Amino acid sequence: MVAAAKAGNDRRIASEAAGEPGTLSEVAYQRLRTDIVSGALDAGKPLRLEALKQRYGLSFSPLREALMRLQSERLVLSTALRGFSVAPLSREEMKDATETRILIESDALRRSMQGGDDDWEAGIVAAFHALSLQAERQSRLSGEVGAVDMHAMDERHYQFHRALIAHCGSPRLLDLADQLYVETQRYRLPCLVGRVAGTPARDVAAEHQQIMDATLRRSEDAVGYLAEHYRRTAEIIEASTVWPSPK
Amino acid sequence: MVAAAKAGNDRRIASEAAGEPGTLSEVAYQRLRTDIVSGALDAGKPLRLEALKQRYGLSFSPLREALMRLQSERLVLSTALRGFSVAPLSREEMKDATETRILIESDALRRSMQGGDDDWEAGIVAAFHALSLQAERQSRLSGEVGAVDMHAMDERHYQFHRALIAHCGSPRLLDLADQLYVETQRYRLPCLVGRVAGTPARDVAAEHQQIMDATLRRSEDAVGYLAEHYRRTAEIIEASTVWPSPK
DNA sequence: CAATAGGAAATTTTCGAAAGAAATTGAACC
DNA sequence: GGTTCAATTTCTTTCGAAAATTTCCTATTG
Repeated sequence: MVAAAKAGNDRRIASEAAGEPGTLSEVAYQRLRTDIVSGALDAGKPLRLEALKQRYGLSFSPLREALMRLQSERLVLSTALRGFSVAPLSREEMKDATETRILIESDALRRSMQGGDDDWEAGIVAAFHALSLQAERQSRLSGEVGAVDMHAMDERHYQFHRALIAHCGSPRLLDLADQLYVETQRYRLPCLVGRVAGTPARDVAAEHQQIMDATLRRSEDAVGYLAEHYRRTAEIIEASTVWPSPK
Repeated sequence: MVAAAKAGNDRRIASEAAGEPGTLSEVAYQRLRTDIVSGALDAGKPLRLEALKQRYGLSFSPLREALMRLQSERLVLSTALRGFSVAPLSREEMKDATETRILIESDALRRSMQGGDDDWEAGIVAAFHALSLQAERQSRLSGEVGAVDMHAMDERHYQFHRALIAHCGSPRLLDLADQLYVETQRYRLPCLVGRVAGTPARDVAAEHQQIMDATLRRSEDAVGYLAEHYRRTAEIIEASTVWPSPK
């Protein structure tokens, strides 16, 4: 409905201005991913090429390439000759994503703790601090709910959890963790927005602290705390989400 | 060099003849994947669009879509405006793939053993039997080395390992296992071809038997045997492969 | 001789239109 | 009333050419 087409022909800039994009295919990928994760594109709904073309001011090729990639990442579904659709949300998928994430990150955390050096530790402490500052600022301004703050908060949260496993030494594990982070974000974000009011007393900061402390002292407990942390989040989401009908 | 272009315009069949393809993008994906895994396309080498167009008789769009997908699966690399290349092979990547595979499949196997029903068990026994028959046939005809036999063997092998984890209940875990299977196949295949002569006495059949037995009696040992099985393969590959120079 | 600018060639990327399938509509028929 | 079939419409998929960018080569300069 709110199709804010950006006219079409502003493509020759891209090159050196921004830090990265480089290619329209990449732009399409980023924007689609953002819109799917944020819920701007409704889960389950078909993605009509013509509509996307309007919405993003791009043509078929880059859009299709982006969709193909998103399909590999489980954010988009596609059927042979009847196009793409936003991957639906469901309890089962969320649980699967959560448990898989725990599997991956537990191993990555263990490995990080084994070989972790000073820089790794410093990275964790720094990320934790940044997260704390943001959380504090957040709670101070809890009156006005800005999507901007939400995004900043989530970014710090991501950075903290990534710092924990950063030293695992496996590119694959890190990639998988990233992917699962994005997938689960689809479930987290809408929930966070709605829960500003009826917060069921959870001290997330304390949980982070606990994970960090155990990690720094190289205790296997860290893995357990991390898993708990994710499972708790999953439970809250499951409870406070209005799930689509059983189908 | 050996570019066997299939002329160009035979696209209207696809529809109902074969069991699946449906779309040229899918065809491109399948063929490219096969050629990368089999080594028909050399690791590390750039993939020139024009050349691929010739080779497969397809045009840019489906090829690029396929490459995008293969990039997500770590079989292809791509840089902003300078195209694609076959992902290189290296000891580190192989080890990472192997260990990640062990992590994923260990968990999947545990879960399968927990909930596994009769059909699951039957599937394992059946796959094992089929694998044994093929292996026997293989060893009988060990004089003539046919790529066809190789492929059949690998297929049965895949089916057996998949049967073990089939009941894990996690679509994600199964997908990841499939992906890692393909990735590691890049390292296995060339090695298998070359090793027909100097076989260092390894009873793979016995290893499979051991894994299956432990699995059916729901013993945690199964997980250990499976990991050993993969690690042993990795070691043999590491030893008998001529690795690309350190760069 | 090294370094650099300029320009030609090669290559990737994007577009818009054409071709191909599926969904939809509606009319004719049981 | 409900079904089937064909025409129409909608949508996806593919192509080939145009645009943008990198790479390679060469001549010029310090």
